Formats: sequence, C-alpha cells, structure tokens
Amino acid sequence: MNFSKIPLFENIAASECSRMLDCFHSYTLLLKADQEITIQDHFKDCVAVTLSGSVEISRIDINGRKSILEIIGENEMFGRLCSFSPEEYDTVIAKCILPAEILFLPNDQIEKQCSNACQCHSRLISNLLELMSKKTNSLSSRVNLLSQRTIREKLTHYFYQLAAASGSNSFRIPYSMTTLADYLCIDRSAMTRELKNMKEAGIIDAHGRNISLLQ
Amino acid sequence: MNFSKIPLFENIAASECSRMLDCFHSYTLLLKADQEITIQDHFKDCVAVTLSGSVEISRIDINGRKSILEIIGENEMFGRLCSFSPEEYDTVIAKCILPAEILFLPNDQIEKQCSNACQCHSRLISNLLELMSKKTNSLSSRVNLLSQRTIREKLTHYFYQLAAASGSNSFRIPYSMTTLADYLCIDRSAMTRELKNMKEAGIIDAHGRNISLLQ
DNA sequence: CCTTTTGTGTTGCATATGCAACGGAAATCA
DNA sequence: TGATTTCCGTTGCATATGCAACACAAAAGG
Repeated sequence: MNFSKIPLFENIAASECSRMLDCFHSYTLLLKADQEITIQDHFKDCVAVTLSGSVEISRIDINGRKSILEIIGENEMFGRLCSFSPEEYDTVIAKCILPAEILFLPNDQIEKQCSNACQCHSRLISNLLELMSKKTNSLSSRVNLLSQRTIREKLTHYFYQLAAASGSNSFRIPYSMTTLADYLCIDRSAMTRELKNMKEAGIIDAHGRNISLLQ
Repeated sequence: MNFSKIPLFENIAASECSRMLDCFHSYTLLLKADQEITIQDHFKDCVAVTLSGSVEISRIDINGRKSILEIIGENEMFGRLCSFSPEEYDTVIAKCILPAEILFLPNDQIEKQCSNACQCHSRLISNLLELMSKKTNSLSSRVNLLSQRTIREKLTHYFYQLAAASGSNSFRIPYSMTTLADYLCIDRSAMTRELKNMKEAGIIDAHGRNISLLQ
C-alpha cells in the first residue's frame, strides 16, 4: 500500500502506518464493481475508509423503490460509527460502484489511548477528524438538497452544486439519469418531464447529461 | 464553567481546559430563546458546541416556506466545519430554541499540532471526534428520513425513531405539529390529513401529540 | 383580566408527481 | 457481428400533496 498518497495517513511515516494498522487489527478489502457489502459483516464495529474506488449506500423499500442515501467517493469514510445505524427497519445496502479498496478500522482501537507511540496515533485521529468533517459537510449538503420540496427545486439545487463544483454554468451530470433520480429520491419519468419544463421555461439548457444554467 | 460535566472535556482536567481554551482564543456566547445567530459572524472559521440549550438550523425559501435542516441539542456540534456551507444560495439561519451557551473553537487552532502540552489537546480532538461521530449519525438518520417518498412514509419512519428512542410503542412528539411539518419538510395541513388517514387505517393511535404505534 | 399571537384541525380545489407502459437508442456482452 | 440488457424520453391516468382559507383552541404577553 502506498501510504504517502492517502489523506488518512498524511504526516505519518509509512513504517508507522504499517505498524499501527497491524496493531489495530485493521484490514483491507478489495471489491469488484457491483459487489455488495453486507452491513453486519464488516461495519459492525468498524470505520471504513475508501482508499480507492467508490461505494453507494442505498435503501430499497418494500415497493422496490430505490433511494440512494450516499455516494462515497475516494478517500471518504463510512460505516456504522459515522453512518446509518443498523436499527433502521428498512434494508440498507452498500454496493461497490467502482472497484474499491476499503480499509476497516475497529472503533475500539481508535478510541483507546494507546500506551505506546501515541504520536502517530493522535495524528491518525486528527486525520480522521478531517475526513469526518468532510463527511459531515457532504451529509449536511445532502440534507439541504433533500429538504427541497419540489422536483424543480431539487434539480435546481443539485445543478447549483455541480456548477459550483465545476466553476462553470455548464457541466455534465456525473450519473445516469436513472441514478440521478434515485439520488434525488424522485420518480425518473417525472424528473425527465420536469427537465423538459425547465428547458421550455428557459431556466436551463440540456443536451443529454450536459446541462447549462441560464440566467 | 463546570468542565466536568461536558462531554467535550471528558478526561481533561479543569485547569487544563481553562488553559487550552484560553490558548485557542475560543469564546462562549450566551443566547436567549428566539435569538438568531448570523452565520458569518461566528461560524466563519469555528466549530460551535452547545454546552447547554438548543439551536435550530433552518432555511426559508423565496416562497416563505420554512424547512428545518437540523435541531441541535445539548452537547452537540455545529458550524461551518461540520455543517451547511455558506455558499448555499438559500438563506440558512441558526436560531436559538432554548437558552443556550455556545462554545466557539477556531478551526485552525484545532488543526494545528500545538508544541506544548499535546496530551490534553489530542484528548480534546479525540472527544471532538466522538461528538462529530454522533453528529454524522444524526445527519445520516436525517438523510434516511428525508429520502422517504411519501408523507406517510416520513411519519412512519419518524415515529419508529421516536419509538426506538423511548423504548416503547407509545411516545409523545417533542415538537409542535407545525414544527414537525417543517422538520419533515411537508405541508402541515397535508400532514394532519395523513395522520387522520393513518389513524383510520389502524396504523397508529393519536391523541394530540401522543402517538401509539399499533400492529 | 383582556388582547394578541400561535397552534390545530378541516375542507375545496388545483396540480405536481408517481406509476405503468411503450418504443427506440445506447451500451454491454458473448 | 448479433443478442441482450440497460438507459432514456414520452404519455395517459390516478392521486397524493400543496395551498389558501376558515374557525376554534391554546398559549403568551401585558
């Protein structure tokens, strides 16, 4: 593992990383695309960090409707300590989108004040805090998005996010339209209809997944 | 300030707390009920922790509709580092619900590896991680709630949360119905109507804010 | 105490949105 | 290449939900 490029291990010597991960009984998992991770298996008492790849957390309700709760990108964290509790009565699944390498860190190991070599441990916690902070930001932004009342508002809000991220009024939706609808928790056909309305109203210009915000 | 009862300062001696807070240039704010905190004033580069009281983060859209994004209870954290970014194009306001004492910690002070007395600093960070972890959990749970498609699903999901929290199928909604509607991001009258429907369908029993989950 | 504000339940109406179904395009796969 | 699957846009229909308005209850405030 090349520790030097992983934010979680920033400012920690590679040798220390190996030793620490070993001491923590942490382990990594290689996932192929479309592979599912069952919550209880690994998340029970662990924090998960995607060293590479991408994971989608979603929920399928009894009517078969899928809602995407989170999309976890590279070097982001997820898992029980910082995510959906297993007490939820709906089925929450984590599916690998892009081939991923996932590091699992046992919670109790993180919490314990280790007696030896605390220097790098506290640095790791500090780095975890940084990751957690990013996660909280993205979750907050997600709450803000899902609190929008109408389809048009959700789309607009999401497009503003993309525009801000790309630094331009023209950008490309990074998901398929089907996935986007699941992500916004709305019906796909209704979304397509609303996109057409927004186009006709002169709010946006759209060619496939390429969107331009007008006015 | 009585540090001993505040989770943020757990396992840190009171004398160390004083010294550290002083060194960090942190400060506290006393808020009366209904008082608003403007984002830019305090949150710009700070983490906020409610030592006591309660704060509501909400958004008012151009149509005057209010959506409650978060309700921050005692000993929870909020602020820019872990909340809604100021780049949001809607107006997000933080309002004090119960008289509160809020501690502001500058981000850069937290991040810096202080040269002296790192022991209690790293303990503080560890405690922050704990707070942040709780916050992430509550945000995730919020995403899960808001991702529900229908009013009935939102109500049901929320009631399950209350039931789990109270350890009973009978509980009392802790907010006014108006507030609850804002919290679920739905229309109040539509919510009342749906509650009646659920009652008639035998799913719940409801007398005012007292709810019982049947079946 | 009276006055004012806020909360609550109700209902008629308009419509935004979900749902099902279909055909064609595009992508994947063998 | 051909076969299969996924993706996408469209539309008719039913209805869940937002909205406005109202009356009354409850709470707050002076």
